[in-house]
Amino acid sequence: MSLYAGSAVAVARRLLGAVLVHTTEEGRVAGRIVETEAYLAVGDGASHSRMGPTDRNRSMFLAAGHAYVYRIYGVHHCFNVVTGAEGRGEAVLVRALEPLEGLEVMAARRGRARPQDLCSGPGKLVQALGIEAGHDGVLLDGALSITPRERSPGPIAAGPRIGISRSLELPLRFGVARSPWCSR
DNA sequence: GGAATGATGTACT
DNA sequence: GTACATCATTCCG
Repeated sequence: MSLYAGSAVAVARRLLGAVLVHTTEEGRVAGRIVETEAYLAVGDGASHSRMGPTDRNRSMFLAAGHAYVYRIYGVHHCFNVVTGAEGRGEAVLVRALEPLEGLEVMAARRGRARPQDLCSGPGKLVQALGIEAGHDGVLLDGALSITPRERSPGPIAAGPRIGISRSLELPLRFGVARSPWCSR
């Protein structure tokens, strides 16, 4: 079973415990994924793909395993992993990481030293890992990649997604239960 | 064409 | 807990 195969929900759960790695001139930084959200192709009023492909969301319709990076609130960026069949329009938002490698580089990028402030939110982890708008649409098999988990992350908690105003009733947010590294 | 909003984070009260 | 940065996209007229 590929890391990205199956529904966005399946991938959102499977990515918990996997390790997101980014290697740059500044060094290698890595973190364990502890919180994700699924965004569906149909029946999901909060998904960027709900209007079909546009200039902004086109990479969400690429094949599974590509990155979808977009700017939010005109300020921050968020990082997603495309899932499902090419052209479908499903993705998983990575919301929080447990910092594992390159903590000093992360802290320098973030301007904050406390480990729990490094990657505890979608905008934060993007900044800590050095992910930029240019990563939108890249395949996650190069400098930016994800290593599948080797063992179970433990109990998984599910609940409503954060920061949206539509489809709040869908329990599409997943996290490692009681992890101190989640966004909330 | 114009107004409202948004998958957020930070600073300030 | 509330205010605000900041801008592309979305929604309405």
